Amino acid sequence: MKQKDLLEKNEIIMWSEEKIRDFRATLLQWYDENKRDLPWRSTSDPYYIWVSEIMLQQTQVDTVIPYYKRFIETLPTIEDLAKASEETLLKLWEGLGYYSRVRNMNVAANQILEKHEGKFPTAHKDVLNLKGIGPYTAGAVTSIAFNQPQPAVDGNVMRVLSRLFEIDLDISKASTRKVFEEMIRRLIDPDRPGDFNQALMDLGATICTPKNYSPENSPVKEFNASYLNESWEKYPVKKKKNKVTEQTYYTVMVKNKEGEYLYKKRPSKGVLAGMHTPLMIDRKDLNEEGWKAFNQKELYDSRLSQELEQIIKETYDLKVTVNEQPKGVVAHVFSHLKWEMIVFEAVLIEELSHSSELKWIHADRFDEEMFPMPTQKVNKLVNTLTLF
DNA sequence: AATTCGTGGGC
DNA sequence: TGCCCAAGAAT
Repeated sequence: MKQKDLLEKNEIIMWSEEKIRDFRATLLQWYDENKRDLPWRSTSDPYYIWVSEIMLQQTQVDTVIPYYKRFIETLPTIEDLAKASEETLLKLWEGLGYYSRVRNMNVAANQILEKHEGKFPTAHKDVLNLKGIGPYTAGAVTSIAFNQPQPAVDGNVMRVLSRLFEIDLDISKASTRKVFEEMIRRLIDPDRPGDFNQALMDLGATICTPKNYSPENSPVKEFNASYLNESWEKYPVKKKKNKVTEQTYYTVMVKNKEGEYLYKKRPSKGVLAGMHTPLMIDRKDLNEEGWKAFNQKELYDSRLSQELEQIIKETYDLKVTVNEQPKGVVAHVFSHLKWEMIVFEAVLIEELSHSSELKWIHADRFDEEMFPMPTQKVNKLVNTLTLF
């Protein structure tokens, strides 16, 4: 009753039962003949399906494949995942981004050990209660691994359905997903729910794409209202994103007599939580007269390096000498912000006290350590140029 | 409900 | 280059 209203309220007319059956058959036949051969499609183990679905969140298939293979080889069971150290997990995830995903998986693995005797739960509500598993992933795992008729609505599915039904709802709004879920509950093939969900996603990824979309190539074009009505360029409706905010950091790579570089562990919340970056001083925290006077002309002099030295001494209890001229500039764009890192090299004079937040790492060990991409870029800047 | 979480690819 | 996008979830 309540969910029936959800479609009516949004003026969505569901197809007849006959048309729905026809659609299922057409879509699944196309899927059987054209589905992509992906590593996680050769298993029905919910653990492996789970790993793949977490990696695939906001991440393209081609990027995920090598990470997926390495991950399940290193941690072949849920118990292995539960017992793994954070360093191991982060190293396996290095470069994938959204690092809370792997931390949450570790938490969820322990939830499974404690609440489900180490066996991946089959009940949808239990799956949804696992850390890091939301509506999409719960539906994906239960439908694919356990053949349950649960919707798995991701960006592909919303785009496909928007075009099939000429849906005018904004797919960037959180409330919209529930409408698509209700549509999928009507449409999903009760005999092959996992394949049905994956077929919609494959269709979205390979034919019903965001760009370069040609609806006449779609195996379900006869069901596509926006194609038949020539309105397909309007869909999906999606609000444009806000511009990213830019932040400029004076980034100081301090080197000690042993040739090690200094990194700071970031706070446990926020951007790159718990990860290591060089010392970063927000330009806004500097004496405004100072940086404005010479930085705008890309000119640097000892006033800046001396101010950086003073801030580093006050903040970290380190006596350092900062080079007058920067080594270079590193830019890194996140989803919602952009870092400009003006990189200075420095040498350690004296460590007045020791902090557990600070870590010295030699360049020879860079491969063994986990660094987020901005740090890797700075490492490369400082190192490659030093080689010559 | 709107923000905040990375990174790489495509055009 | 700058912007969009990618098998989303937590807060």
